[in-house]
Amino acid sequence: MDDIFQNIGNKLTLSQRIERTLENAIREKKLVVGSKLPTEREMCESFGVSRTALREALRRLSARGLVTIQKGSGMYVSEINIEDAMDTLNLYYDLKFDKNLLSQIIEVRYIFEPEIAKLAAMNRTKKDLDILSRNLVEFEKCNPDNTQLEADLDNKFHLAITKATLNPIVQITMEPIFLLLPRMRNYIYGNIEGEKPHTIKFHKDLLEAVRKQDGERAYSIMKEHLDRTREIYSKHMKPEFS
Amino acid sequence: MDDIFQNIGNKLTLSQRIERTLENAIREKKLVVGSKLPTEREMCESFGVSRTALREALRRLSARGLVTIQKGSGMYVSEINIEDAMDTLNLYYDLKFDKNLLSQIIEVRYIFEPEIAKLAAMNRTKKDLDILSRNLVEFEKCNPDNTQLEADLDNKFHLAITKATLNPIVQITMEPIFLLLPRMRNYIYGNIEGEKPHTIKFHKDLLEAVRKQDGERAYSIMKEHLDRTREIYSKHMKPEFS
DNA sequence: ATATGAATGATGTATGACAAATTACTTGAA
DNA sequence: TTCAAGTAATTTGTCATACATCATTCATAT
Repeated sequence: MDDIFQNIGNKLTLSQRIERTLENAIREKKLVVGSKLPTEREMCESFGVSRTALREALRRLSARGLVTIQKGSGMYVSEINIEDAMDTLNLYYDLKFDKNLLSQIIEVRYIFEPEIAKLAAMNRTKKDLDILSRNLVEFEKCNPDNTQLEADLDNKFHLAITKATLNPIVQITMEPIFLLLPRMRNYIYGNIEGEKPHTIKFHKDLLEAVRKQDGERAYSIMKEHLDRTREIYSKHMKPEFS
Repeated sequence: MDDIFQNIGNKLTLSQRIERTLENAIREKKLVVGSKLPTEREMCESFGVSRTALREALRRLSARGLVTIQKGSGMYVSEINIEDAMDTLNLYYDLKFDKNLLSQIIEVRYIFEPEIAKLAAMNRTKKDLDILSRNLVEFEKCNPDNTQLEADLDNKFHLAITKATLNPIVQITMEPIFLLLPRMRNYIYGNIEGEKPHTIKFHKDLLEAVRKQDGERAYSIMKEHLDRTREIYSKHMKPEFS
């Protein structure tokens, strides 16, 4: 060990120490979700710190979704929800978006989504079938010139399949990716002709397999579809991104 | 739309508006990553706000990983990294941990990890092979009584496979899950006897398939292994969690 | 030329005051 | 008594000022 002179300068600020203390209390369930925190003044006194330091700690905690602050009312320990978790991923992917991430997304979809379709077929509820059916109807009657809406409905179909797995981890993984798909379309040349009939057929077949809870069939349909999608992307990618 | 009377009370505080303004500037690359922000005094003046409001906005941004603040030096636009993205997921899973999440984790591993093994076999570098080999050696010579270390090495093997895909999305998805595996072991009765030889054989076979870049074989080996894992969990789960 | 230390400028914390929103209470009328 | 409107008290949001603490810059002495 010749790093005797290290580890000096990394001392936390006061507000960061307060943040950690409160975070640990929440993690250890000493502070119950939904419960009201003491008022600022009370916490200042018990921690022995100024309002400034305490408030800055609580601002950070609220930014991370651990506490909710209501002006005039008080501060509450909040249930960190799935949206908070996905928000961070959205931000990350948003800032990281480039041709690498693009190909990584295509790759991930290709290896995950068939399995997801299979799982969705097994776990889906009646409500999921309704959502998928309605989406299909809308897609069929949607004006072919409205490529924006068409793409949006396509994405929502895949999102609905993901949700039909009833597994939130799957949802957290895929939803931020589907959010990027509209942006990905800007990276391919113009419009792909003759795709709509194929997409409709694919959606119909997949929905049928999901309805019948035929996991294997849902798997192979999705795999085939993504194979095609992957080819389209590699063929139509703009030069500066290929 | 019969939610006419909503959306009234959600007026943002001043510091939240400042936060959004800066966040958008970063998202739109108007503020370049790595660049130094103006000083507090300067920003207060240009925004026309007090130091308090500005600082609380920046505390939130730093909590989310968008800016880094260095006392005495200044504030910088920071590259949001993969650790930031995973931190939030870790927090989410940590707080959500219960028997539902537990079965969801098992499910996700079962459907994702075989595909991950296949992808890893195709994309792995020499460095990945080194890491996996070293892990295997350590695992073999590790004292069987040290179940803690044994479990840790097992997890690290799976983590290394995940990283060998060279796909950060895969890593973001799986790493927070592997972090929970030690905790999951507390939910099964005592120790599972006779598992180590099986695990060693599995790791050896998988490494061999990855080395030969035999994706299909890696897939089936992993699938088989997780099938076994899944059975063990369902058999040995403590009553209060079954 | 190098190293020490002072000066400067940046963020961190403390304090006091007031604004704005919510909650609790009081009071008055039916 | 009951209910409602208005008022008071409580709580968070913002501002202003002062000083502490850390980092950088610059001058100076060796």
